Amino acid sequence: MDKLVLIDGHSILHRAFYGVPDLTNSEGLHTNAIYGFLNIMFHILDEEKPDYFIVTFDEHAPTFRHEMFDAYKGTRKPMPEELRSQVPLMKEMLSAMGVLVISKPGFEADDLMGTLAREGERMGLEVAIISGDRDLLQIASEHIMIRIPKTKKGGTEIENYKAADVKEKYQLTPAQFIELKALMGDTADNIPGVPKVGEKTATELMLQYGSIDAIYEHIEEIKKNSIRESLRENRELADLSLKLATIKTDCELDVHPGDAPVPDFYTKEAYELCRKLELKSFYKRFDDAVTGAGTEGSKAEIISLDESGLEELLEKAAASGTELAVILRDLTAEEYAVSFSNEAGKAYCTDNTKVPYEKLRGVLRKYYSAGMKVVTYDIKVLYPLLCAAEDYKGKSAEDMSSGADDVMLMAYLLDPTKGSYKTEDMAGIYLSEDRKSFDELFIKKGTITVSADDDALRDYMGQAACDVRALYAELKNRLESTGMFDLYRDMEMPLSFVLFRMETEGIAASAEALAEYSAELDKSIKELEKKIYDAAGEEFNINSPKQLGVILFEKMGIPGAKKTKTGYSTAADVLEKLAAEYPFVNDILEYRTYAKLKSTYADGLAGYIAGDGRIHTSFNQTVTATGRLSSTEPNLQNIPMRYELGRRIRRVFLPREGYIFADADYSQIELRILASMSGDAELIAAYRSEEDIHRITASKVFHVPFDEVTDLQRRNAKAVNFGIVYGISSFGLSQDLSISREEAKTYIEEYFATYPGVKAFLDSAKENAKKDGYSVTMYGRRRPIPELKSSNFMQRQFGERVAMNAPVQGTAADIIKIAMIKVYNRLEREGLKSKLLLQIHDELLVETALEEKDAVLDILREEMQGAADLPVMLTVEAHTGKDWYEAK
DNA sequence: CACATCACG
DNA sequence: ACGTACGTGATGTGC
Repeated sequence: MDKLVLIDGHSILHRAFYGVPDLTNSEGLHTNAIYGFLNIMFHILDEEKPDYFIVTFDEHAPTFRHEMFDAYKGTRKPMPEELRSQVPLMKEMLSAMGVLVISKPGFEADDLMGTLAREGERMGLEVAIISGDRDLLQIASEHIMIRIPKTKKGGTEIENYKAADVKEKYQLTPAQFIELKALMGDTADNIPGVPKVGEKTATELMLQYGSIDAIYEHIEEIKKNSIRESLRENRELADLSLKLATIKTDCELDVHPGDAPVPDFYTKEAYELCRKLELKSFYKRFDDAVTGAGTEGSKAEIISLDESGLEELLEKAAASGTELAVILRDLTAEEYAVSFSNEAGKAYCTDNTKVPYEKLRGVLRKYYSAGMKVVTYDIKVLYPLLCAAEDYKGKSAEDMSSGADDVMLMAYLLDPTKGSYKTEDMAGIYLSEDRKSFDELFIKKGTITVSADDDALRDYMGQAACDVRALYAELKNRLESTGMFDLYRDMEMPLSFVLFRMETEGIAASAEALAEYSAELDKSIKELEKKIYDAAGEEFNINSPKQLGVILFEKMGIPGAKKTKTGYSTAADVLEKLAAEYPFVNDILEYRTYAKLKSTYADGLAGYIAGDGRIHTSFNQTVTATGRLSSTEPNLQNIPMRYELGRRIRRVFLPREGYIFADADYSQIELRILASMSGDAELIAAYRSEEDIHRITASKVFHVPFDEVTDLQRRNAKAVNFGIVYGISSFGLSQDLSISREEAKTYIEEYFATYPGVKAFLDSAKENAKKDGYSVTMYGRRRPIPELKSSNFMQRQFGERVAMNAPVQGTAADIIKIAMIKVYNRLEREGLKSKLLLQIHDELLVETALEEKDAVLDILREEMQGAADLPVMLTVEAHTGKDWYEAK
């Protein structure tokens, strides 16, 4: 039997808007509702495989018809601007896809769908109506199914209702559904209903009597006086409401289901709109013929080079003194491709089939050393080609990086919240050029489908080199006009070289010690496992929060089953409250600790030990929104520290023979920065007194003499100090301290009364960020905070906390970056053998030659402390040890 | 592939 | 009525 699918456009768009997190393209257009709509639509189409397909919209839709159980019911909120702007784009997209979109002035989408559905039914079609609106259930019949998508975690579940399903779920027929709504009314739809009769009463009455007429026939039986009288007095209103609540099925329409065969969807126009909106996940649905893949070719002229051609090109570039764009791409361990561009629209390519890696390295290094200027994307991967150990011995990071530029680092500074800085994305944003991504072109099902000497790859690489060259000019302008060029040139570029050296150096870890630690943990895990199974009376997967939740809160009936989203929460803070009373829960917590240490650290780290016995992490310079570094594969910035058991893992990190570790960290750098940036006289004075800062704060906030501050008071003051840096909220503080919100609020008020300058600083941080759209560090690093302008309260609140935190966290990140460069330069220039290995946000670890111990400690203290000159002095604690555990 | 959890600053 | 501390990354589970 042929099938017709009708989609309630506004309703599904509305659902999608609230179900999908905010998405914007690089121009700032909101796209989340469109994205969600298309996902739901294609999901339905795949499932239904209809023959006819129509989407309806209300012509004027200042509000939505709110479904019965909708949280927004009756509020008649205006449509948020973020959604409103997506309505015309959604219609445009559907039209571009060839979908019949119906909206008729004066008709509601419900009436249009009702009419089309009935007409389809008469034609002998199976009809499916997709809507978030339960009002449509009144249309359900044997051949008309109402499908209501629910945005459940992860995917969308769809509730399906034919007439029988409506009856089963609500004990009402579709027709009775209308009467129910008529009785209770609906302010959002301007249906008055009968006064005093709400959802509950209406349902009761309908279940008992079955219709409005029957209710009035038995009106004497109604016990509650007020209800009975209201019904008596409002018979006319009930009839009017019935009329209003009834979806029309006889609209005069000039379109019919037969006019809307399912279109092709994947047209050129639709593709172009997807590109404009940057709905990347849909790109792959379009055929090459539509997207122009392989046919259009790239705009740049691409010239293939052999070894002598390469040498000639570089010689010319070095002599000209202008920037040569160089892009390197590794395809496999053996295969690479590289491209160059030194003039617009022209690029040169070579690959491992024409120039072996060592040759390429030799040539590039020769000219880079001779002063050739290079601009690239992701400089860290290029350094091994630009220089060797002999070149950087005794040289500063600036010496080594000053001949190069990196558009990835430039773009990161311009907007550190991006998440990815692919050249093709940047070309779209900064050059308004549409480029196909490497992944789109050459990655199918996660594997690279192109070889190094492929023309298509050369086209891509060449285009990327041309784009990088053009991007450099554009981004440089933007950095200058935003005052961030110095930050780029003097901080991020030299730092990139320091990071390259740290990564290359790596840190030694003992595989044997890790295996030993792992075996020890395994023993404890096995014991705890047995204990837990015994107590639970069955075996289950303790690592599964789902299974654990059932065991704890259902089987064992432990009270205090808190928090849900997907089930019971079994997070540590919940379990810790139960641990005192139920030793079993304590075993779970202990098990978790051991399991984490084993999987992530003992076993996890072992897998990263390279052939040289060392772990080479990646320090990512373009990841965090605040300017911090991040560390991956493995993350060496979250090695356990707080508790002894985990802390022991630090014993496996060892210096090489004849060396020790020197470890130095800033004490309370963020709070000192807060004091400095705010200029708060009290807080600055507190720091200058060199007494325990948390104790001073406790003394002032709780109005007790310094010497009488209790441990609890100190602990609380410390939490407030931390909270302030995070962008304080009474809720957050109350959670952290397990106190009431009122109490937390009092603490915060007292804190602000004590340090009024801090309050003023945080207020102005928020205000300025709101005005400018970004927050800024002492060194001019910006972080955009679009959330401050959101219509969503939660989002805005989040934006405010970010506006308070980002300047402080970001300034701390700036300062340690400066310190890293200074420490690196001192070590190199003084010809020391000791090497900077790790940065852990406020801490540096140096592998230190025994005979250089004192020199290194001095360098660490001096350079870290001297990295910034602030009203509050930065203090550094430095230690040495024969492993990381001892040095810290 | 998203979520929950937990390791760090 | 909502549901929150800031910034990260790795692991295991389960759809």
